[in-house]
Amino acid sequence: MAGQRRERSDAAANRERILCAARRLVAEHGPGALTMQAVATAAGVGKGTVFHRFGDRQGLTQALLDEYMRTFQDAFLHGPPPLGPGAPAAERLEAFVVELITLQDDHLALALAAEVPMSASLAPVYGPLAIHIADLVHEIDPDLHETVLAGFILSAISPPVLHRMRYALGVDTETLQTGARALLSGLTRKC
Amino acid sequence: MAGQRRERSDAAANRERILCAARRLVAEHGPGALTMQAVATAAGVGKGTVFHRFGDRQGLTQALLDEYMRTFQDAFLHGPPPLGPGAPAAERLEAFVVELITLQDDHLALALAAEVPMSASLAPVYGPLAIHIADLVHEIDPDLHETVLAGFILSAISPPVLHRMRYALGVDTETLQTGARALLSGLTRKC
DNA sequence: CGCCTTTCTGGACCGGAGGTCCACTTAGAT
DNA sequence: ATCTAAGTGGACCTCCGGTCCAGAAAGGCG
Repeated sequence: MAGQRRERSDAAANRERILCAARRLVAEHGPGALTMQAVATAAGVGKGTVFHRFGDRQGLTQALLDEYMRTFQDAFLHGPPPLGPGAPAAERLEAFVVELITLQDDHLALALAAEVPMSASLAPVYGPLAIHIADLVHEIDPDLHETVLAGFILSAISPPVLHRMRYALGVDTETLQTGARALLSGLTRKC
Repeated sequence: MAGQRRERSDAAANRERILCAARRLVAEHGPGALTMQAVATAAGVGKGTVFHRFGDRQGLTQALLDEYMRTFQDAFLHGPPPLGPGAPAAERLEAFVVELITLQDDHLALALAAEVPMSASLAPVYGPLAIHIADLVHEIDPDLHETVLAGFILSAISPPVLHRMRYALGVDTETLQTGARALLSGLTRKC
């Protein structure tokens, strides 16, 4: 057995149908509609299949977020400045936050559906983001507790917050980005 | 009927027993143990009574938070500076955030139990805090979108974040306060 | 081509959550 | 003492995440 046995082709097809159905569900009926049973039904498979593919609810939602997060990770790790390496850390941090707001705004319903109640720990997809922020913060000022700052920043622009701003308060994306820039100005502007 | 009829004395007693039992439950078995049934049993009353007193789960948790939030509200609205009126807005904001971190840290389990999943809107108890932050931000710089900034700041130091830092990362309270100060430095220090 | 192992599939089933309902009880004003 | 509005308890409902396992089928191999 070289490596591990490949996923059977029908299984792979079902994985795709499930992800697709989940996306459709959220888009059409909101984050609250993303129940495992609903996804199964919408995908035309049994509930057991969904669990078999994704383990649990979080596994499914993480897979959903992964799809668009992966390209973002590439962008800030290997892409062109100011998001990618090459620019000063302060500029990269600002670009990162602004870009993340845009990204989450584009996938708000999905990101909201992936939010896990009373999370004792950060959802896996957000781990790399936190690490990246921490690295930048450390580069900006090594005296800061970079992990704490990263946690604060990531939470400040978390999906529920963005959603509240956008829809309960009617704020547009640019205003959110301006606000975020103002919040970070203490880190990004050296005095 | 002057005003509205007073709450019957046995009902008031039960309200107290329920709140007390809830606090005990959370303290002893963690935020996850706060189920309506468990509270009812621990208080020695029926489930219906708990719902009758508090409406729903959120009503109960909000009442729990209210107990310690009320004194905090007094402190930043009418108390002595730098938390209360009298000090410059920048100082008041910093004092507010530092103090709120202390407060939440002292009641983390409770605050965590009160966290509502996928919150479309801010939990009622946090409303006044958000307004206060917004006022201060506006006083610091009228050009900022104060409501957005308030939302960001409040979310940055939300109970789940504080909990993660304290227990998953082993950070102490002072470090959190220092971090928060650093995050706000762009607002609090004029350049 | 047919076999056999391994994986996959579907949906019945379970436990536990929040919330409703309503017949019964009881405080407390008159 | 009576009466009524408020309060009470717990059976009951719905919905959800998650488990389980008997049956189906993929696909490597002779």
